[in-house]
Amino acid sequence: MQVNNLETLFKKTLATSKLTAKQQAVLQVSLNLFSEQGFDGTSTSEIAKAAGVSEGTVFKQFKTKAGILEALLNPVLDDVLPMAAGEFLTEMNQSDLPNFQQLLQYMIADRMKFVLENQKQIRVFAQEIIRNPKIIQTLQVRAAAMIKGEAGDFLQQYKDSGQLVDWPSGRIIQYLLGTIISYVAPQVLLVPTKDFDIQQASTEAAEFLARGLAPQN
Amino acid sequence: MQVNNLETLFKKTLATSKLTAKQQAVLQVSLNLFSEQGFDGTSTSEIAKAAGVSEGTVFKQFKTKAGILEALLNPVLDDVLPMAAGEFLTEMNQSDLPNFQQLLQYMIADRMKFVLENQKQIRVFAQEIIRNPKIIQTLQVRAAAMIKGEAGDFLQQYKDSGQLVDWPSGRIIQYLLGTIISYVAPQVLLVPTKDFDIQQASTEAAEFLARGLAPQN
DNA sequence: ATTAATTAAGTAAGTAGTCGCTCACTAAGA
DNA sequence: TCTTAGTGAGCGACTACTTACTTAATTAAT
Repeated sequence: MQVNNLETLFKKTLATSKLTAKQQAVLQVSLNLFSEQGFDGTSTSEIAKAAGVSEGTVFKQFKTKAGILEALLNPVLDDVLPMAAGEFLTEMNQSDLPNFQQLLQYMIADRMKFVLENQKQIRVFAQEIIRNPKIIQTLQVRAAAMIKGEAGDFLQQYKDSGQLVDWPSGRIIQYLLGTIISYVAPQVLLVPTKDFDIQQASTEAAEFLARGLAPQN
Repeated sequence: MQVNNLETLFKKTLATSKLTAKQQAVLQVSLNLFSEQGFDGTSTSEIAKAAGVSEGTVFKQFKTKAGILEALLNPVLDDVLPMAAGEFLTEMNQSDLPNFQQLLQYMIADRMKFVLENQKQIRVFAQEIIRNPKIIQTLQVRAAAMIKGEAGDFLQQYKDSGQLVDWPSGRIIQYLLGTIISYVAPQVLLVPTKDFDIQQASTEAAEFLARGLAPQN
């Protein structure tokens, strides 16, 4: 498990960007305002005021308002799909195929953590996927490729070893995503509760999914 | 099962509203544009042009742009939570407690149908719950009351009769919602596919949920 | 000295809404 | 039956900003 801090994605973006302090302020403030008010509901004038810069500065680096949005969303798009399955194994320090429920719990915790640490980006992302279907189409194509490739092979090992029901891999991934979303959505949509326990939530979710995805009797 | 037609919610709203033809056009066009471009991304000028009315007409009945949004959303808010559990029984023509998986399948199909028939409103609704947390708070309060009341009692009957795992009812409802969302989200977010088979999808979902929610061994 | 970052005034278009007016319809009164 | 007053729908010009962006000048960094 990576040692992540709150909003690690955004901080990573800033750390690698070589942006001036003012440009970083523009990005930070834009993230806050977009996640609260929406992209169209936020004006460049507002961004400038909140960042303590002139309105011209808002456009210097990012050229357009949409350029700011792109700078905020691209890291999310890169990371929102889970990392390759093999990397989970490496992080779990397992050379062998782990117990399926354990793997589930690990993966679920990882994705929950990702969402909870990057809530503002996820909010902006969620608004944008509704307004701009191309984004979700791109992700769908990526997800399909993963399912046909390494992730599908990975799941197949579990099916072959009698730990996983022999349903299409896409269907299995779908339920995984649906269950994770059912836990994280309240945190993203409402004032997040400080007492969300990733360990407990992911254990519960893994328990449910392991039962639902157990091989046929 | 009610005999519903496509976008029955919107049509029902129109049929009961006594709006003039022009006002109905304003509503229809607003629904289309809001669902595609977002509320803030749609101007009243655009609405007027698309509806073939003057801009003053847009404001005549609904007073403000937000008034149009409210007129579109209120029917969704009234109907988006499932009807009381007892009404499912009446519609299934069962006086006895039905088999749990059958009930699941019925309820899932009902909710899927609701979403698919009202896709534009659901899109508008989805955008709005991100921008305006009060909406989802209100629904959460309603859902909690249902879980404490009739729906919770209803699930308890299944727990008592050994058909349902003894988990908190909120947790069970959560998984139900998450699984339904995993099926309908692609339809709402992307160009809907004409070949979405509610019967098959709801049967699959009920199968998975019945397994995941079966009593402990 | 040169380059990059920033400013603040300005631009052209856009925005939600206002308001006086016209028209159509209906009901009441002569 | 005809006339008048009242009411509601709709129009389109107008109002008072607001918006994303531009640009020449200034400041800061190298």
